[in-house]
Amino acid sequence: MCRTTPSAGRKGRPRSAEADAAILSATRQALVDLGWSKLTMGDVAARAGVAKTTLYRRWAGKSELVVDAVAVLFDELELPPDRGSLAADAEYVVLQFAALLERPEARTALMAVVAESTRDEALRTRIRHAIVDRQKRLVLEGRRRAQERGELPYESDESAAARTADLIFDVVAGAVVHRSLVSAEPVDTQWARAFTVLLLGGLAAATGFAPSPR
Amino acid sequence: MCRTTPSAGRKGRPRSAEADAAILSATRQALVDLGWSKLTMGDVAARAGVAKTTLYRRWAGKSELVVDAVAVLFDELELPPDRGSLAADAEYVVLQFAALLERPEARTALMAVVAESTRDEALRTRIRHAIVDRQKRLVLEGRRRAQERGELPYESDESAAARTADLIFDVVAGAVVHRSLVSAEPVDTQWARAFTVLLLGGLAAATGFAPSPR
Amino acid sequence: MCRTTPSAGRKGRPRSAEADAAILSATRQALVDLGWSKLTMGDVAARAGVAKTTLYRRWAGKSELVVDAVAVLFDELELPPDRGSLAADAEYVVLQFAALLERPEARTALMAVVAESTRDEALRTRIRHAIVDRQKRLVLEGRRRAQERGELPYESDESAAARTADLIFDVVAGAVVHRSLVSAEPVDTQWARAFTVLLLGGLAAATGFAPSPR
Amino acid sequence: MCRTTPSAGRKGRPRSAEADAAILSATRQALVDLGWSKLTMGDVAARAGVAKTTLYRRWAGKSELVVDAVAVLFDELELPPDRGSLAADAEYVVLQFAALLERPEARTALMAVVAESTRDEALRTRIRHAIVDRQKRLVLEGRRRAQERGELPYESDESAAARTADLIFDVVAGAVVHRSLVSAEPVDTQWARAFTVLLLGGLAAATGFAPSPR
DNA sequence: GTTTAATCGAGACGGTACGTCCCGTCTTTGC
DNA sequence: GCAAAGACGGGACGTACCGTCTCGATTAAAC
Repeated sequence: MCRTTPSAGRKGRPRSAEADAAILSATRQALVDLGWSKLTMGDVAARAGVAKTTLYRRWAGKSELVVDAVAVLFDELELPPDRGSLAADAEYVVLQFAALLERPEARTALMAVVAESTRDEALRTRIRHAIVDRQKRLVLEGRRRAQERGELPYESDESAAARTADLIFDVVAGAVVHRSLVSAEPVDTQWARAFTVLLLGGLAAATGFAPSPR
Repeated sequence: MCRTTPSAGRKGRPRSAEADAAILSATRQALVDLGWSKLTMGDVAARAGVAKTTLYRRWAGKSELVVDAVAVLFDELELPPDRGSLAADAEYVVLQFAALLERPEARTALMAVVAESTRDEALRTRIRHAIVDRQKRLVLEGRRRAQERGELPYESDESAAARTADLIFDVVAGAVVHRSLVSAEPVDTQWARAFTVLLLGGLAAATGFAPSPR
Repeated sequence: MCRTTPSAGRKGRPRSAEADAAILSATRQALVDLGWSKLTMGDVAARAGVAKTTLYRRWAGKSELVVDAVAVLFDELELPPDRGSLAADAEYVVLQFAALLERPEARTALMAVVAESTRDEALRTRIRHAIVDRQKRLVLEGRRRAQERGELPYESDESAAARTADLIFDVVAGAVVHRSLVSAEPVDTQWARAFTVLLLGGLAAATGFAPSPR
Repeated sequence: MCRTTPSAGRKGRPRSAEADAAILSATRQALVDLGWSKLTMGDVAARAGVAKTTLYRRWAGKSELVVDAVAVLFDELELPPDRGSLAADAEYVVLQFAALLERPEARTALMAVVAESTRDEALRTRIRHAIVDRQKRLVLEGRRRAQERGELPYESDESAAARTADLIFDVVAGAVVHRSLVSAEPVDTQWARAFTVLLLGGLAAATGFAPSPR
């Protein structure tokens, strides 16, 4: 999480663990109060009751700090014990993800760090490890359940299966993010249901027609 | 486009149309060279050979300026004369949109202004009018063609049809943006084809299985 | 008064004489309201109901404009019909001059244009002609009256007489200005009387002692 | 000298004393090169090799900075060991003061800050403490010497003596400043002698006549 | 129980960009 | 051809943060 591992050097005063927690918490609160672009390192330090140097000793800059601060929010996403069908699981995940994107700290931070990462390879990697990759478990777990239920086949080609999982992930996450942040329309139950129908059944199902797919 | 309409009052020296064009062009070039976060109003003014006050007379800030500067890029997206099938049209649009997102000025600007807009209602409206809404024509035109070909039904419920179009738009745009910018993976022909199959046929088609949708 | 003589060119619309008066009046009011350093050309133009170009067509800049605007104030200084003695005349002039320096427009403008003139030969000349030289008449007239009364001798050496008049002028004006603006102490009747005693009788009179001047 | 006393709180990095000296020196040089009205805070900072914020941390603005920068020049004024008579002492001080006013940094700064102070009580106080009051010692010391020599009486009324000293100060300083800056004529030995004669002996001595002061 | 060294807070430092104000000029339309 | 209006290129303003650098004062492991 931190810039340099404090356990590397063994002598001297160890870094305060409380400070870390206070900083990340202060960062989230500052995101709520100010939004990404008005958030400043100095303000976070003041909120956390910490000197600016203490921040910079742990994080290289605002982007890295914010990625770590919001990453834990995404870890709260979970599949519920059992919803009975792939459609129900998908709908549940969509609504849960949408609820997360309603939180102002996630809302303002997510797009901002992604934008920042378009010109910063290290940041891109950090986002991927801290946020993106960890949510793919939802797709994998959903597929596993659907396969157990017999809703989806067990695929023999593992790399093809991985590609499909990535595709599903981009479609689901992308659609929800786009609806919520770009189109700025609510992701409510009605939309989630329509999206799930489209996802599972394609345009055929979404329009009540039987096209002849290629 | 501008902060205040100069045509409102007809007295005094009129605003320079050349300056407008120079500023927008300079903004795009600065986005390529510096990226969103390093782009400054002063730098854009200098590149455009224009005083900072001339910028601020027209745009309230960096976000508004950048939205207008990149909006024209999105207007270049077009459906080709004829591709024969809905699948082919969709694939074409996906690849064309992906190509746009490969352009550094669009790549760095799009997410940044969306992030900014999460706390700025006026900016949200501006983005919607200048960028988002204008691309929905691709979905509508694609549907019209598919309907003419008999691939999609003519829907009687207009509001339902509009909702479906919005859904398709969010899914397509969201998936491509997420793949390209968040997952940071290439949107190549292979991916575009897989996505199109999923979009038209649903998970059933994507996994080669026949699920029983709800 | 003006930058270029408007009578030089005979064709086209003649310059408005009302504008001149309005501008000078607006300048004085702006000096009262804002002081020298906050006074701007644009503000004066707006107060006068005149375009900025109209100002610049007549005056080269703020300094020149202000010199002309305050010059008329100094022309109001006059010796009264008769006060009976040189001492009384001197005291009267001192108090009258002090009253002028109490007016905020004169107070803030006088030192400012003098300061500006230290690096501007043309402005120095303008100040001398418009303000300084014209007040020397008070010294000359005072001397003439004193000579008629027999209080002062008729000097035969005219250049020496002129030098003495200049000296008196610098001493009187300088003392009052310094007391009022630099020391920032009031020039009241008591001070004016003490100053007059010193001026006429020297330190001997001022301290009630008989020194032995060189 | 500074805006806030850094010695108040003893925590944090102390202010650089070198920066203070560099800034004041740079200010004097900028006054010589540019004059008061063209001197800018940014230019002074650049000359001093210092950030603009470092200036503003110490001085509220240009006026305060310049007062401190030129104050030291006035401290160089001194009475010489012994000149034998009050007249000689006075003449010496007049010439020394005139020499100071020949220095372009003093010339351009003095009137400017006085002009500024007409609408700024705090600045007026600052000028009085940093410049004006400290030069009154010359008058007091000159009187003390003259009293020792028997040229002037020891006055019993202390407040009257103080008033007289203030009067002398305003007359001497005012006359020299007015001659040098307003009349823009040289303060040479001849003028200094004529002024001293007037000061010590009054108009009687200056015109070679015996008036009958009131 | 000292050393010893990395930590902590505070805040000054050299910088960069901000968005505003004013400068003095130029380019319109209208009298 | 002058006037009002207002846009123009330009420069300085004073502020806000940046990320770094001293400071003196802890603080805990190593000796």
